[in-house]
Amino acid sequence: MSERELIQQRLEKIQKLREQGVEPYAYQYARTHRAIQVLDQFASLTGEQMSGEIVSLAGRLQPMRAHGKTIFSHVQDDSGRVQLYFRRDGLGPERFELLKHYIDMGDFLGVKGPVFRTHAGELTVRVDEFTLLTKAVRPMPEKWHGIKDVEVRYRQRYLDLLSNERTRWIFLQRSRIVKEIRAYFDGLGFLEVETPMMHPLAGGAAARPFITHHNALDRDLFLRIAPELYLKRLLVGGFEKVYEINRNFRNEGISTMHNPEFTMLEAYQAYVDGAAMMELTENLFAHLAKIIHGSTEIVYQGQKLQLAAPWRRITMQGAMQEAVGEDAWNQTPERLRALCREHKISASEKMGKAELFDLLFKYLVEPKLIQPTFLVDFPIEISPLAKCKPGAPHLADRFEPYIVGHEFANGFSELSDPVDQYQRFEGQMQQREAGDEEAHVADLDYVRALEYGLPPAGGLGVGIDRLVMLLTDSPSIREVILFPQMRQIHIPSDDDETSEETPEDESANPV
RNA sequence: GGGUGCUUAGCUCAGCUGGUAGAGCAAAUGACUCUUAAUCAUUGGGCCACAGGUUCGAUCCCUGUAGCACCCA
Repeated sequence: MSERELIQQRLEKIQKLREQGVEPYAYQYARTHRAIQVLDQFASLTGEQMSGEIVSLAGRLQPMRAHGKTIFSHVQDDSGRVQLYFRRDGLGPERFELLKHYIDMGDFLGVKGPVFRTHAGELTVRVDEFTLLTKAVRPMPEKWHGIKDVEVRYRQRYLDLLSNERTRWIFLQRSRIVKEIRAYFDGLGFLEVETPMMHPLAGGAAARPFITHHNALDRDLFLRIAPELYLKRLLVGGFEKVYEINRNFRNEGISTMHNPEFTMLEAYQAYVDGAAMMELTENLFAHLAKIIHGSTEIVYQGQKLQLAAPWRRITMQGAMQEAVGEDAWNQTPERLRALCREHKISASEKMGKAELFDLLFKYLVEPKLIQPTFLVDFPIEISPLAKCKPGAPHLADRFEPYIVGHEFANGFSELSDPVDQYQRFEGQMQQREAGDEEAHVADLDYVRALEYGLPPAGGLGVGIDRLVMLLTDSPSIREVILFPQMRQIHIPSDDDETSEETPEDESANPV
């Protein structure tokens, strides 16, 4: 039977239900238990007992196993599922026939009855009364395999959630992780704040922004690429420990590690340096691993990882030395180009020394950083908001932890010298004019804030999506974002003007 | 941006060298009062992603388009 006919069939069921005085879209249902509460409360019930207590619960009806005058099924709510046992004798022939012919897997049902344990040992509600709460008109995904097609899983996440246990688990963990991060920072005396998502200047990171427009002000605004400059203004204002968990938007490609909007934790603390933030980072990750997995040892895509602090620290220069066996840091561009050829990395002729080093680093060092490792001592040129290392003006007092070959965070001692900051911004603007669209924008209002005095401070940014990937063993960022960005499906039609906005395929049209 | 692959029933998937399509689940009907991927019988369900081309004939071969996935930049 085609989808159209399946839907038609269920619409006819709705009509017949209404003719019998049954409203298929209820307003509420009073329940006494959630699924997990039934399973907990009656766990000690033995084979021959029937609970005296009558429970009521509600949820989506699972596939039905009918045997003549009895039917077994399960009802699923957001805590889990409980088996249901319907008997013709208990319900009466009329209700039983209604159940058999007008209720389908996927419908929302409220049920009421005592709890018992079946011969097979499963806790079960013997349904004496049931109420249709919502009739589903589209057929549910296959009961055993669920929805496998990744495209459908992302575009219609609700189907993924209702049919795949693991998906539900991932997003429960995501919620726990974010909650636990908040608790962690709150416990350290940090203040949670919210700063603008719409910026007059997109600063705080090297990335291309999304542009939007404010009609009343008649000006363009940028969706933020980082909250950094606003959070540090708050330290100027006298708050000493602040953090924000919110979305950043970067107008870049989409990959298994990148979504155009992603969730970022940023934290700033006065009177400490980058090293203190490094310790905070490793402690936070270890703590979260313990909360989610009960251990600091976790497995990601088959690799055992030990997240317990302290993590290894290595300078960029040292890491490169390890990888290529020579001090690439102090080599000429010609030598770096030769190294690229040796390792079969294609480098363009236009690349300068810094870019070549970066390229070699990306291919030879990053993939080897499996166990948690802090890379430290970054070139100052690519760190325009960081203090330099004491006594080393060409190195930033900055760190990035790498795990399984990927960057998970970024932090440094915050640059507080307004004159230095102004000059760094000027350098970035020159790069921008030279064609680097990702160079930082000069934010003179931020420099002005620094002129009033930013206390010494350490800052930290953590990509929450990647962290959730790590802790849920997910290979793609799309597995941990409820509604990841997808391309629009465009179906040409007679009226092409409106088709951009209309639902994605013929079968998605309202019935 | 480049390369490779995938797209078949509502869902999960088969489909030989080119001869107009198959299973399981879901659905309908019937049997069955402790099943749990229930079982058994019967029935219906398809623009083989889309648009062209080659061919007597295309789900299959070729070209293009779209979406998705993976790899590379």
